[in-house]
Amino acid sequence: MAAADSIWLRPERASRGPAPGYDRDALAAAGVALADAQGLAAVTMRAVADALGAGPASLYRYIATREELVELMVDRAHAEIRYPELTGAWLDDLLALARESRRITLAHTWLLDATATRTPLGPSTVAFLEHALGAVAGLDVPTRDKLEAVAVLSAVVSALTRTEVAQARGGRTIPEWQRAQAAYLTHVAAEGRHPHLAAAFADQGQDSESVDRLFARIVTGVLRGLLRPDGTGDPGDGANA
Amino acid sequence: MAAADSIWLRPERASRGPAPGYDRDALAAAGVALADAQGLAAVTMRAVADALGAGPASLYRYIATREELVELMVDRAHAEIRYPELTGAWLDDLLALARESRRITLAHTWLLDATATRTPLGPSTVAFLEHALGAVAGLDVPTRDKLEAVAVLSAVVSALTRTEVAQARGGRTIPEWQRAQAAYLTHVAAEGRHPHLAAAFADQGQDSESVDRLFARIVTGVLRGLLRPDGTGDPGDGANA
DNA sequence: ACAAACTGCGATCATTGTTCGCAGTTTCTG
DNA sequence: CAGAAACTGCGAACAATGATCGCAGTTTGT
Repeated sequence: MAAADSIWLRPERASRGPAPGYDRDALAAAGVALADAQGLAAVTMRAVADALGAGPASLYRYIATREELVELMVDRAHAEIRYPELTGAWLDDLLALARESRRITLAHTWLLDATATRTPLGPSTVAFLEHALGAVAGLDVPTRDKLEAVAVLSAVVSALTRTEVAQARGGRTIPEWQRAQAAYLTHVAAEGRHPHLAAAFADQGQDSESVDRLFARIVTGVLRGLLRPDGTGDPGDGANA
Repeated sequence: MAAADSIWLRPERASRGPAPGYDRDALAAAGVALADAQGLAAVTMRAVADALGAGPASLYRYIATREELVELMVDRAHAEIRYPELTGAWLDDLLALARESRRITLAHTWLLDATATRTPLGPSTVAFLEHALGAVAGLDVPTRDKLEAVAVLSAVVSALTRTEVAQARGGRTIPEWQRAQAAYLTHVAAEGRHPHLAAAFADQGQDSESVDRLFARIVTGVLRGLLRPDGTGDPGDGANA
């Protein structure tokens, strides 16, 4: 009944009644196991219930909706993040945090689906935010800029990791849409009406830059562009719609 | 039957048989209208069929799956992008493109859902890519860097616009999860265990920077960080897992 | 002791994307 | 021009899914 509040503000169990046979963390663990093995779509209420040896309806004693289950899963995954000590160099510290984020995302690729539209706020995700803000605490920029930088950082890490996962899957289980997209792109490039695209297409030399370095290079570039106080802050033209 | 290929490589109709009563664009238009009014979730096969005055099963004469319908919708929305002439200043040109992207996303907020996990490749989205590459054609950086920059740009625009949409909805129809998240965040900030978060929370002065300027500032910063050839390219420490 | 408040859960519901097969229509082929 | 081939719209139905309801049993608080 009490579903209006965040699940993190709802007591895990009440005082009356028999002891529950499971708990939120058990559901989350079962969900994570399923998602790790077969993707987020495999996390159905029935599948989770089966994994626990429970009936499907029983899950609703612990969560109000499937979305909440995913919230628990996302937070559980973020609990795997290890926070290194801050070095004081904000750029290095943020990069380290980004690397951890990438690491758990590669370990649980369904995170890309679960956090695609929004990232649920739970203890672990909040802890991540706290650490990120701590890394830039010493910087002499407005708080707002820091929040923006952290938000953009998350978006960039997701985007990069998404690409990485898509390519890594090349080994097996190439999703059908990926084949179809590649075919269409080849078609368009060969058609002649998109010169820049065709040029980029032809220019696909194997750069042999390690993914780690690529990741670091882009994240570093983005963060420098956002937080280094050398920009004028003036976007160039003042007019806009 | 021919569902393996991209829909853009499949002929719209064959030569035999009676003339179709509808076409792909009609489906896309109906879908867009529904999504504009009630969100992407309202775009069910039945709803689209009803809007067209057709039976649900008829839609499958034009598309292979609902996902393809969304692809058509996304491409149709991107067709609304107006491409200004290139000024030659790559940063200004990319910013203009980003603004157009933001504009259509605010006009069709469901795009944030439809492109959350991947952006489908169609004529209009490819045209966007072509123009973006054209804007940086004169830049003396590796092709790879340009592709990365465009990809990151898209991700950042999406993230910023998503935030914007979430806040703009404050007027009415505040999603339930947003209230719940805010409540939890307040709780955490008041708890005392997250000083940096609490500080940021308390520091929510009304900056009164226009959203347009904020958007321009961030996009500019990110692009400068990625494409301006002043970075060393060396991320600082060479070691990583 | 007794009620309140819980627990697990079988049964069931509404919604959804999708498939099948049929009857009718148009086009190609010889 | 006949007949086959390939389409069209679509009613009916299916499988899967998230979620609800109510019941029987259990524990807690007073």
